[in-house]
Amino acid sequence: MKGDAVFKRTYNRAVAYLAAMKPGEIIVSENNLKTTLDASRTTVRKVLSDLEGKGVISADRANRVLLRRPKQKDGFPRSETMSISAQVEKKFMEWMLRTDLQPGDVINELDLARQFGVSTSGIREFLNRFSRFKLIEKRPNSGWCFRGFTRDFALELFEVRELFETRSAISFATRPLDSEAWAVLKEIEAEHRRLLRNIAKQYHDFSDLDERFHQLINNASNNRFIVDFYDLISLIFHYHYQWNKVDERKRNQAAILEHLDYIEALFSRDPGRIELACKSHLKSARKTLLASIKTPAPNSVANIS
Amino acid sequence: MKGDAVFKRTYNRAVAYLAAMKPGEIIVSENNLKTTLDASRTTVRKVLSDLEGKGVISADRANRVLLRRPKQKDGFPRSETMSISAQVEKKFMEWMLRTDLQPGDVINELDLARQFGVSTSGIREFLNRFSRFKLIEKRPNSGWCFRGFTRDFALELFEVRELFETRSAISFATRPLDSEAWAVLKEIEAEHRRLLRNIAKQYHDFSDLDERFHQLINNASNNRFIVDFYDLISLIFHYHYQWNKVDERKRNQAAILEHLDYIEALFSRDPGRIELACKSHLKSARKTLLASIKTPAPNSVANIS
DNA sequence: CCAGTGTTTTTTGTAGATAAAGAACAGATT
DNA sequence: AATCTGTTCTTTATCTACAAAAAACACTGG
Repeated sequence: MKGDAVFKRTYNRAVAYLAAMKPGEIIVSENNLKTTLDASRTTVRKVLSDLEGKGVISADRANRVLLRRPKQKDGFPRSETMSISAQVEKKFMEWMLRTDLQPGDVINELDLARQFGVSTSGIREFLNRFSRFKLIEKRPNSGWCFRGFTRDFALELFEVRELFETRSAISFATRPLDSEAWAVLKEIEAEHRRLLRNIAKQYHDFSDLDERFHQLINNASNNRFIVDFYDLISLIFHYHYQWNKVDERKRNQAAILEHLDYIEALFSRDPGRIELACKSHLKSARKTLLASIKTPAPNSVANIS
Repeated sequence: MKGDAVFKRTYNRAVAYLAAMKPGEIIVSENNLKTTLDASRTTVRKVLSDLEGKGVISADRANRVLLRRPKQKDGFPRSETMSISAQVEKKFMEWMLRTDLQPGDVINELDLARQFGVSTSGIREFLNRFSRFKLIEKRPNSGWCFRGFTRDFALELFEVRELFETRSAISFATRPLDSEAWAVLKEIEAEHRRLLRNIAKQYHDFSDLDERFHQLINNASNNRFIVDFYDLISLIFHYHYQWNKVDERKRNQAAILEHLDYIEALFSRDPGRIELACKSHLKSARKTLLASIKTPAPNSVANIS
């Protein structure tokens, strides 16, 4: 009744770990494996005894030896290594994009539980966590209400984003020159330039780079609330990139150029310049996002049935 | 298995409602009561049939009549009208203040469930919701970790608070002169003056006024994230006022004067002046809060047992 | 057809159970 | 003493059950 995703994940890690060893080699202690496989010893032991049963490792527990390299197919499929709550999250986001949910629509726990094949508690817990993004709202003793990914939502999101990121960017620049962050920024800059050269083929890779760049800056704030807020931005962009493919290459190319400007400003360490570059980039990012939001039908057709 | 807090709450409301009527008067329809008592018709009916059983109202359902005024004692005690989740919230906050929880301490669901006399699901759901305040953090498959009400926490809190409130205050001033908010502000100003005159006796009332004042300003942002963040501030101050009574009167008096300054700045509608007054007030609020935080022992004593 | 009440169906809030994962304890080997 | 495996005890993640509350449906009299 608890799902064994942890076991399966650990098992896969163990398989990958053993595949890199030669048959006959001695396997490190359980306590050691615990750290490499990142699980409790209880789980490690279960994995080991499983592999022992399959004849991958020797039965002499005091001195375990690799008998044969585990095969790839010995691993569990990716989907089974996800905890129920992770699955619900994924399924919910997909469901939200698929069904064309309108602001004000009601979300039904029981219904989702049935659709996703999980218990209502799973859904409940997810919705509770998800509500921090302010896209849904609870009505006590009744269900959840979808507030909608509306124009207002995007505007409010960007208002805070701008406040936070300008502050973070300026604080980024005050870091000592030998701080590791500058090296990371340098590398990110190089990635931007590489991507720009191969923009025709690789423009899809931008979304990932974009996230890492902005996250680097926001982390400089050293403020848990600011860092946390970027989770929401990430989420929105992750799905935004999935649902709006129009002009993607052109948009990404423009964004790369803005980022390069922004990065240059950061290296200049001039607060005024940084603020300008940051705001100008965020302004165009907002424009892009707003453009992708369907404006609601101005008047729903009168129902004369 | 669900608790009947809604029923009891509704029952109490019904009692209060009927107590204001004269015996013999006719009672409005169920649908009508539904809105006045703010519950579903199902619950209203249950309440009515209960009152009918007690001889408070007539049995002729098509035309209900008040037979006798319900007595006060017919109501349920306040504690029973709280949903389990509300109870957990209250108990948890009290528990956190009582047990001197240290940063890094682990919070155990099962343990709390036993202490509070509720099921683990209740605790779990609460902790999940509470985690949005960043005072606790989940370790998957292990418990929750208390991050601590530390100096850093307070500093990060105030960094965001200042960003948000300056923005909100300036936006407050751009409201049209006939907006209702100005009237509310006027009234709040008057309350400040009244409180100042009776400061010796009434200084305890400041905390409530303080919350209403800042909430008014933050609501002006019309930004759900900014408004939502004020929940956290409220929570912190609510408990801060409970745990730090030192110099309360003096602190509150000083804060009132700052508020009056701040309010005057708002009425001037001069952005520069508003920003100054806002920042200066928040700065001293931060100072007060920081002063109340116990600095952790610089070095825990080496354990030579 | 509307504004009631009566009845049935659906959904939520909370408790409780249980397998999986983690943590602690205990003996063995070097 | 330190580090290992074996064992037991505790705690979490998840499902299921069920009363309370809400919502939907059905009937009735004007």
